[in-house]
Amino acid sequence: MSITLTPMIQACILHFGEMGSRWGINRTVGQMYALLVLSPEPLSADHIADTLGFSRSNVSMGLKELQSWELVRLQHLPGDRKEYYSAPADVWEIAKTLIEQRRKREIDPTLSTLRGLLMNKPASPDEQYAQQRMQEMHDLIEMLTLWTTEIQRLDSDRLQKLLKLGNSIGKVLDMKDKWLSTAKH
Amino acid sequence: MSITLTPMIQACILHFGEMGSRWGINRTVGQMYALLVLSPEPLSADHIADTLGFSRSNVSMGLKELQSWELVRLQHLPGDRKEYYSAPADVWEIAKTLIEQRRKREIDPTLSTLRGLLMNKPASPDEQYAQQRMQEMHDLIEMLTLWTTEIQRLDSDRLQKLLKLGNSIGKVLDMKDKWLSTAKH
DNA sequence: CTGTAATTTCAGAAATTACTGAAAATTCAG
DNA sequence: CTGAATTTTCAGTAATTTCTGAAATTACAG
Repeated sequence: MSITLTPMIQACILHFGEMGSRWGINRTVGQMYALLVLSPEPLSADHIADTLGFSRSNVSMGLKELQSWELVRLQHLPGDRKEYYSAPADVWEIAKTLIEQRRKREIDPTLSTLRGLLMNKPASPDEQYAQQRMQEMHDLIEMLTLWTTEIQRLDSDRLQKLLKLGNSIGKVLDMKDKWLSTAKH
Repeated sequence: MSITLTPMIQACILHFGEMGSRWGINRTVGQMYALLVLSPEPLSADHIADTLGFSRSNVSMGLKELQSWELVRLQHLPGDRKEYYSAPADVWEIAKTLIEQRRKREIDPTLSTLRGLLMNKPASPDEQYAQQRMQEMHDLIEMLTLWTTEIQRLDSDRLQKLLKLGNSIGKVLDMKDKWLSTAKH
C-alpha cells in the first residue's frame, strides 16, 4: 500500500500547506503537492483524498491546478484503470518549473504593463516622476529575470557541485566584481 | 496639493494591487504601497484614503502592515500635526527589504522546520524516502538563500552598472562555469 | 489640564476564496 | 454498444480574509 502519514511526514505536509498559502497557493493544493513530493510512489486521486481527508472533488480540482502549473506528471499503471500522479524526483526540476511558471503568469505581464504605461507621454510633473519610478521597476525586474533565466539553465548536476562548494559563491561574485570594475562601458 | 490619480498612475496602482494579491499581499495594501512609491512627496493617511477610496481605518491597518515590513518611513512635516509616509526612493532598496523580510518570515522558519524533522531517525522506508526529499529541499533552499544574500550585498550603484551592461550577465556566469569546471573538489 | 485633531482598535458586515456533494461526463473492459 | 469505474463539473455552502464605521486612544497646541 501507498504512503502513510506518520507524524513526521504529516508535519512536513502541514508546513508546506501553510507556506503555500502565504505565497498565493491554496493551502490544500500545497498539502497535496507536498504529499506527492514526499511519496516514493505515484498516487491516485482517491488515495490523496483519503490520506489528507479532502473531498474527492477538491483533490480533482487541486490536481488540475497542479497540472496547469506543470508540476505533476500523470501516468497509468498497467492493469489499473485509475490515474496516478507523481512529482518530479528532482527538487531543482520542481523549483525551475515554479520559477518559470511564475514568470509567465506574473512577471511577464507586469513587464509588458509597465512598458505599455511608459509609452505614454507624461502629462504632468506627477506623471513624469511616476514614469521614472516605473522605468526603474521595469529595469530592475527585467534584470533579476535575466539573472534567474541564466541560473535556470544550470542542470541538477551543475547545481549539485555548486551546492558542495557551499558559499564560495561569494568568490564567484567577487570575480564578477573585479571584472566589472575593469570593464569599460 | 499631493499626487493625483491620472489614468496612467491609476493603471499602475491597480496592476500592482493585483500582483500583490497573487503573492500573498492584500490587494489594498499593495495599492497603497504603489501609490507611495509613485508619489514624489510623502503622503498622509488621509490623503491615501481619499485618493484610493478606502476607509481611513483600512489605510491605518495597511500602513501598520507596511511598517512591520519596514517598507515605509514615517515622518512629520514641520508645522503639521499629521503623519506622513513615504517609500524609499530607491527601487533596489525596496526589493532588498522585501527579500529580507520574506526570508525572515518564510524561508528561515521553513529551513528550521526541515532541520527539525531531519533530526528524527526514520522509522520506515516511507520516512526514509521522505527525509531524503526533505534534505534535498533544505539544501536547495539554503543554497538559493545564500545566493540571494550575496546579491543583496550589492549596492544600487553597483547594480546600476550591471543594469547598463544588460545581459552580459551571461558572460559572468560563463566565467563562473569555467571556474567551476577547473575547481577540484 | 482641556479640548480638538489625528490615529488606532475592533466587532461585525461584505467580499472573496475554498470546499463539498450530487449529478454529469468520460473512459474503457467485456 | 453497455454499464461499471473513474473523473470532472458546478451550484451551493462553509471558511477565511478583507474592509468599514463607531468608539476608544493618543498626541499635542494653547
